[in-house]
Amino acid sequence: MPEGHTLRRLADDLSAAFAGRVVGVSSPQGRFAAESALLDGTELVLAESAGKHLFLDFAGGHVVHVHLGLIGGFRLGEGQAPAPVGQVRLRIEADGEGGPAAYADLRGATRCALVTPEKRDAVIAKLGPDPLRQDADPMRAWARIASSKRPIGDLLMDQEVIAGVGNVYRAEVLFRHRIHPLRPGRTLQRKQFQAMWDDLVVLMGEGVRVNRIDTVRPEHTPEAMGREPRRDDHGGEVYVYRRHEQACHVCGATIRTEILAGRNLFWCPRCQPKFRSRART
DNA sequence: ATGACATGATAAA
DNA sequence: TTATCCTGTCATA
Repeated sequence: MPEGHTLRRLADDLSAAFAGRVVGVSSPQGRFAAESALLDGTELVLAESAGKHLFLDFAGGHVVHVHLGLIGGFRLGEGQAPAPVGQVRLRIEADGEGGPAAYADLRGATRCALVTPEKRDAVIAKLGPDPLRQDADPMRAWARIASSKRPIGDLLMDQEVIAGVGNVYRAEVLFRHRIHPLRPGRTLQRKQFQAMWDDLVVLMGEGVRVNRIDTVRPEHTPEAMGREPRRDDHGGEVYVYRRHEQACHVCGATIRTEILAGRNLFWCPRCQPKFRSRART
């Protein structure tokens, strides 16, 4: 379930639960056992995120670098940790001292590794600007996009161009700005990019707040339109993501899908014309 | 029981 | 481009 907002929320929640506390660290599954033993009983200083990366800073200069990949999850629970269920790569737990008892279980991560602070900085340095960061410089992303022939739907997924955007935000932000995903980056106007960036800042910020991806404007919510709310594991209301073969909430055209760079891409052929159909008056 | 699929990324071909 | 890794869930048999 991980786009940038998930990782930021996770970092915030993990910090709230464990920062400044001595924690128990273990690897019930065993694949992070040696590293866990080294960290067990030390202080978790801070959890932070950058794009889709999560870093856990432990006292003593140890950093755990986590990337959830497509299927990973990091679940927090209150109280005493129960017997681990499934493949728990990493478990962090705090007893009732210095704060409420809590635990967190990591499963299915692509990466869970002990790294140095320098390595963490190197990972962050490779990322493009992150809409969730106050100090992000969107012009770094614009420079890449404005000079690229690659489709904007491809560029938006490139973490070196913009960090934290994934398959849902890409589809949804392009829809909201009526931009066809296959348009070459260099055909976009700077104003269009700026508007998308500003929108991502708001959308992803909202994503952190509510812990899910919601992208429909007030006039297109289920309540406003009198339709059934989306009922699936994502929960959030969206315009096009995984809505292929269904009717566009705005114009009624059939949402299309196609694979781009190995991922399912979704768009509305009428709301997102490949070329500008007519000038505004 | 088996298979397809998933908000991701990388290495190999 | 395809294969591969990580795990859980859902549909189909």
